[in-house]
Amino acid sequence: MAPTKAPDSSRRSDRSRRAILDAALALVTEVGYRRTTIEGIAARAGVGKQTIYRWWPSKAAVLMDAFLDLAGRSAEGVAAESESAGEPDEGEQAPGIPDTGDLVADLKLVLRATVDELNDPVLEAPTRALTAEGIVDAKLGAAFVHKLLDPQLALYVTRLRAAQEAGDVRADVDPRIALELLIGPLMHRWLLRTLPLTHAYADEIVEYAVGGLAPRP
Amino acid sequence: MAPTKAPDSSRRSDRSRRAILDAALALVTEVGYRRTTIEGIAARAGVGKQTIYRWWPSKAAVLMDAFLDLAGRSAEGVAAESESAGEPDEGEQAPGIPDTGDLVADLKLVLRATVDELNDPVLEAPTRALTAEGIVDAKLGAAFVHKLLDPQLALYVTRLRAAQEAGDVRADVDPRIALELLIGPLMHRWLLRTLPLTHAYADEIVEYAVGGLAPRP
DNA sequence: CGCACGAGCCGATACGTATCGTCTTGCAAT
DNA sequence: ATTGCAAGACGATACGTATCGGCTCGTGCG
Repeated sequence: MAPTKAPDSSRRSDRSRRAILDAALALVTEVGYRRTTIEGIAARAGVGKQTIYRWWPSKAAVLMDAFLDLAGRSAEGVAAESESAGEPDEGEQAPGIPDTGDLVADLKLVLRATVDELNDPVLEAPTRALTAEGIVDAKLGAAFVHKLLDPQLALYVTRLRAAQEAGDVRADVDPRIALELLIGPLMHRWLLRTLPLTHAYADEIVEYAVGGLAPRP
Repeated sequence: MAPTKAPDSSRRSDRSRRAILDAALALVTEVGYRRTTIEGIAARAGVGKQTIYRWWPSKAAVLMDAFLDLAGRSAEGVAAESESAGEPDEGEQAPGIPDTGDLVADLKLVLRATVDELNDPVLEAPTRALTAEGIVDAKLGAAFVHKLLDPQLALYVTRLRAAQEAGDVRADVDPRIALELLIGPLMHRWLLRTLPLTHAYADEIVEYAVGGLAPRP
C-alpha cells in the first residue's frame, strides 16, 4: 500500500517545471486566478496535466511556487540594476531595511516601496489570488505566511530593535506588534480597496505609528 | 433593453428566501466556502436551483445576503438583551462607539468586541469567505465594503471627531487614516493568522495608536 | 360577493458545458 | 528496463439554462 509513490525528483524535467511556472504566472495576470485552470496551464506550457499533478497538490501550490520563483528572479534583477541606476528602485527586500539613523525616513522609504509593489499591475493579480486563497485555506495561508511574509516581517523586527537601542522607540514596545501597526493599515487598504493606496498614505501611517512608539517625554 | 430581467419581488416567497439564506450559512460553516455549491444550497433548503438563480447572480451574492441577514438578526438580539438590562428605549440600529470621555477605554472596549466577533466560530467561516472573495473580485469587494464595512468605519469617524473636539486627538489628524491605524493591524493578524488575536493585542494596538494621535506636548 | 382565469413564482429535473483529478498510451531519455 | 513525459480519454461534479406541472395570488366578470 505505498501511500505515496514518491516521484524521483532527480529525474524531474526542469524545463517542464519552468514552463509550468511561467505559464501559471502569465495566465493569472492575463485572465485572473479564477479562470486559470490546470488544463490551461498545461496547454500553455506544452505539458501534460499529469506532470503538474505529479509535482503539485493544487493550483494554489503551483501559483505559490511560481510567485516565489518570480520574487527570486526579480530580486536578482533589481540587485544587478541598482548598481548602474542612480535612483533606488522599488522592491529592495533582500538587503533589509536601511538604517540611516532616521527611523521615520527609513520606514517611509520601505513603506513607499511596498505601496509601489502592491500597486504594480504585474504583481497585483497573483498576490491577491494567493492572499485570498490563504485567507480561506488555513494550510495554504500558513505556507504563504511562512515562505513569503515572515521573512519580510523579520526585517522590520531587526530595524525596530535597532531603533529601540537608539532610543527612538520605547524599550517596552513589542516589535512584532509595532510592525503590524505599520503594515496592517497598508494591507487593509490594499486588500479591501477602501481608499487609494498612495505614498502620502504610507507617510502618514509612519508618522502616526512612530509617534505612538516613541518615548514619552 | 432588459426584457428578461424583472422578477416581481412582491410575489417572492419569503419562506424560500429564508431557507436559502439559512442553508447557505450553514453549509459555509460546515464544509467551507469552496465546497458549498449552489446545488447543495438548493437541496438543503428544499428549493429549486432556479429559485436561487432567479434572485441572486452568484454564490457570493447569496452568501453576502445571508451574512447581512445574520448581522441584522444578531443586532436585534443584542438590542433585546440591552433592553432587559435597563435601557428602556435604545435605538435598535447601530449602537455606535461609546463616549465616556476616555478615548483609550472606549476604543479598547470596541476593539475587544471586534476581536471576539472575529474569533466567533459561527462568524469566522462566512466572514473569511466573503472577504477573500472580495479581495479577488473587485466588484463584490466594493459591495462588501459599502454594505458591511463602511457603516462600521463611520462609527469610528464620529468617535474620533469627538475626540478631536475634546482635545484627545490632534486636529490635523484625518479620522479615516486614524481608524485604519486601529483596525488595520487587527484585520491583518486575523486575515493572515500570523499570531493569535487576543484582547491583549487589541489593548496594545489602541495604546500605541492613540499615543501617535494625541497632541504633542 | 364569489369564483374562474391567467400571470408568475416555486420545486424539480433534464440538459449541455466546463473543470477537475485519475488513468492509459506511446515515446524519449537514461 | 525503468521512469518521467506529452497527449488525451474518462468519470465525477458543478455550473447555468430551460422547461414542466403545481400552487398562489390578483383581477374581473357574473
